[in-house]
Amino acid sequence: MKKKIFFHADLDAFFAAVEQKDNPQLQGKPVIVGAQPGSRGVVSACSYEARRFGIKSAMPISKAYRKCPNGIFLPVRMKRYIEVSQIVIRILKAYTPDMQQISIDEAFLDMTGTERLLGKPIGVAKQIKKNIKDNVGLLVSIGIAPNKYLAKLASDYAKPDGLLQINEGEQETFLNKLSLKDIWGVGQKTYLRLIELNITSIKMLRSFSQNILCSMLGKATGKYLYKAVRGIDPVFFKVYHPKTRSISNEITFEYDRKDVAGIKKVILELSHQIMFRLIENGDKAKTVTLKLRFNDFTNIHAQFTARHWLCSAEEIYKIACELLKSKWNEKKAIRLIGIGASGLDKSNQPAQLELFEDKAHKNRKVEKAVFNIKKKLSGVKITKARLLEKDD
DNA sequence: TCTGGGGTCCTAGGACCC
DNA sequence: TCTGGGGTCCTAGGACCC
Repeated sequence: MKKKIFFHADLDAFFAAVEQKDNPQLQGKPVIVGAQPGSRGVVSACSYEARRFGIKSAMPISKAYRKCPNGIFLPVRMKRYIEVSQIVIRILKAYTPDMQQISIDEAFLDMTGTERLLGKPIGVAKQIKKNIKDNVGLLVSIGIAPNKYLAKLASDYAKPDGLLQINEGEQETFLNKLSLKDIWGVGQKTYLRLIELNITSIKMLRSFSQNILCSMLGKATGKYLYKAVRGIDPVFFKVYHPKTRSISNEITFEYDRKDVAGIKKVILELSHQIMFRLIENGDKAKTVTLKLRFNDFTNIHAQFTARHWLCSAEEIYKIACELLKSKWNEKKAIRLIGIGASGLDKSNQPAQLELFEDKAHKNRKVEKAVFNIKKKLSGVKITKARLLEKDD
């Protein structure tokens, strides 16, 4: 069998780097992209200059502001980042037909068997880095390894502007240099659980049998970690996500609230957003999920699966209101509300239509029409009268 | 210090059917 | 009275990732 070679390419501080590239005055300065200070949001990304102040992704924006009041706080310009990302992806694709983008700023390249054509992997990686720097103005870190999982860990380790190759036989030596927290798939909870179990290093974790790990941490996590600490690909990254399984929209209020009418208005708005997205993607759904986060940060999920495909925002709204009624006594203040749709299927597949043309189907037709108008006149607000009314 | 938004997958229990 | 096992679907909660 041919020796496998994978690259993992990961753009450094991507959102912040795009802002610095688009506005050279920001170069060398602490740039923090995310929510505005004073709001309840978090940091989406920050430049390396900002990291020196102790700022990290996902940190509450208020905390970031305290750490670096003179930082440059910018809103997320997702559209722009997607544009830039697409340019980078096109460049990467030129090096191998087998490229797998796994997020807006990272991708795997299967470079197996390209050596005769392109040369040694390390040289190709240097070329890619230069290509992206010269043509897009961004720094990328690249990890090279016999499997995707190690390649990902290698690029993380080498950041920023890094390049690291892990060869066959070097897996465990490399892994021993990492902390348990660096293992992809070990988050805060699993980390604390391991510490509780007196497991403090990757080397220690490797001394346990798969059965013991499964009994301590659950079947999936146990099997996963058993492979991960040996540098065997635990197959976290499926080749393809066969299809989208769910969509959701959620919103955190600027202040916690209990006003039923106002909350229902938000539910109606979210229901419309979900329905529009379903139509846009050509999806149908059967299950509605309501998510609530209370002021004490406890979460509740409630879901209901209809016997037929959901046909209108109105229907999603009604189900969500029923779920709200069943899960909320109007006493606890609500911080976040979300609506989701799952059990998705593509509309063009033969649908099991109800035997009668009910109101919901007509509603869906109306919504499709409104959706098309909205798409044409993006920027013009067309919305249900109820969303505009003061009281409901 | 006060914690976003959008996803995926896992666990575990219960209902129901054969 | 006691009581199988497998499969599938649904619900609720939670961990994790970017």
